[in-house]
Amino acid sequence: MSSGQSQTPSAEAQAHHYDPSKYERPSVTVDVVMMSIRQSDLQVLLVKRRSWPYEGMWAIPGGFVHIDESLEDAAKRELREETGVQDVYLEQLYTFGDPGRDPRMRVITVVYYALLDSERLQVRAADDASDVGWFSMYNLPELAFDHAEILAYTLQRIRGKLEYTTIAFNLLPEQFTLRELQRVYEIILHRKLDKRNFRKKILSTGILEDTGAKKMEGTHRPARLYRFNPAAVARQ
Amino acid sequence: MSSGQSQTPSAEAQAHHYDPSKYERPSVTVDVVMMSIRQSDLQVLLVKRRSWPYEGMWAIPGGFVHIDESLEDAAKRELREETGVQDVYLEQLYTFGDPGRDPRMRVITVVYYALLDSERLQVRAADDASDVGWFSMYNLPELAFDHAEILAYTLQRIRGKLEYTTIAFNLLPEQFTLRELQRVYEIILHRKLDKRNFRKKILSTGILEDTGAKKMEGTHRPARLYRFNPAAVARQ
DNA sequence: CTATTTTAGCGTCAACGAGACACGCATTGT
DNA sequence: ACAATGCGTGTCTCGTTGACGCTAAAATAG
Repeated sequence: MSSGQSQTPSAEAQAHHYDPSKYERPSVTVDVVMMSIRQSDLQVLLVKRRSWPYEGMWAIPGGFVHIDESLEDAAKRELREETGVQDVYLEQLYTFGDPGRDPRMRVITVVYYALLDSERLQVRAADDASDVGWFSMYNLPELAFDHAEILAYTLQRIRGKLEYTTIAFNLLPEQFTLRELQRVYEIILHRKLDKRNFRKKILSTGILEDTGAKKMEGTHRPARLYRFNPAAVARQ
Repeated sequence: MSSGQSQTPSAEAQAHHYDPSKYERPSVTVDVVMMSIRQSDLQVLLVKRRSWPYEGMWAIPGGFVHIDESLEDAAKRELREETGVQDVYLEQLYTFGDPGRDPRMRVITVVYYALLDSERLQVRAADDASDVGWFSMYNLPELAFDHAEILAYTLQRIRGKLEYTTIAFNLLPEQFTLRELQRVYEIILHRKLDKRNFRKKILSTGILEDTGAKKMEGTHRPARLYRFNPAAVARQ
């Protein structure tokens, strides 16, 4: 760690009192934990590293923050580059910056997570490169850097938010059945929920709107299709 | 999006074999929102700016992250420099990094907040400089940069955490009465609480330990002194 | 066309937690 | 002793949560 960096005393000569060019600057990246429900599982998109360090291991996709780009824009850019999708739920998770977390240099990474509607994702599902893949959050490969810690924290966070926000809807297409919604909850919380209590609770909040349509699938009674009604203002 | 940047050949290559020395790097600071209960009020420590930009306005104390220092260590250092206290509750709040939030240059700031025991604080209460001061979170002066936004977010966050964590104890000395604890809750939530319900709720959790001692103050019946019992493992 | 299979959809009861609410108790000062 | 002050306590109601089993509607197989 703390290798001798080539410092750029570049653009900002205008700094008045404190002069930041005196300081050796860390690099700043954004990493984006992109998750989706796939194969009845909570999965995350990872990329395989091609070079040192951690060559051959899997990592959370990320990259440098451009100098004129907001952190969120950088995260959106990563998201677009990896999945092609836009307008997804994206939220800042935490910033990891221990010296030594990257053996090459000091890197501070601002981590975002994204929840992807599995349906819209199909479009680009066939990613060309074999060095990009979806993995179960419950059965991860060996991960580069401190990425295992980051994913553990991500899971903890979305579990917490599941209960008092509407983030679950971001993992479903516009229309969905109550059972599908329940499955999202079950997969993230990693435990079975009672069907009747779940329906009662969700419906009582009024955040669902009956579309009138039904979804027929398999050899059984068809299910009503609902849609999320954002008019209900749960706390963020 | 359109980043008209000079740098970056293929924004993607960086993810794998990145050569950071090619990129213009943002500066990284930590800001620390130090809060304490003073004069029956939730107050925050601010410093007055002496120079451009926002000269004369108040700001959250902060500074550059040293190249070999973790973010949390940097926050602790700030805390120590401003208040002289150590071993306080410190938690990362959020990272703010919009380009343009600092007119001098691109600054990404990782914000921490600290909750200070008002008693231990007395020690250094008489801060020499008149350009450091405590302000009510409910009656803030005009603030530099995006610091008003940061404080608003801080308040929102500690209110949320108050309900399912034990952060309130960090604002009190080791021993305290139930009434004092209730006042901390009332001040942060900014509303009156029912005394009996509050006592019932807190005591039922078992996180308080009766010290046996009593606190006599004023012309009335003395109050029992309690101490926080960390053996109760509420979720973080 | 009948039977079987499969999931959708629904109601009750018990336990618990949250919130509203009023008065005697222990101390100090006069 | 008595006035003033804040400490300390219990009950009831109401809404929420969780446990629990049966009928309904469709498809398929025979």
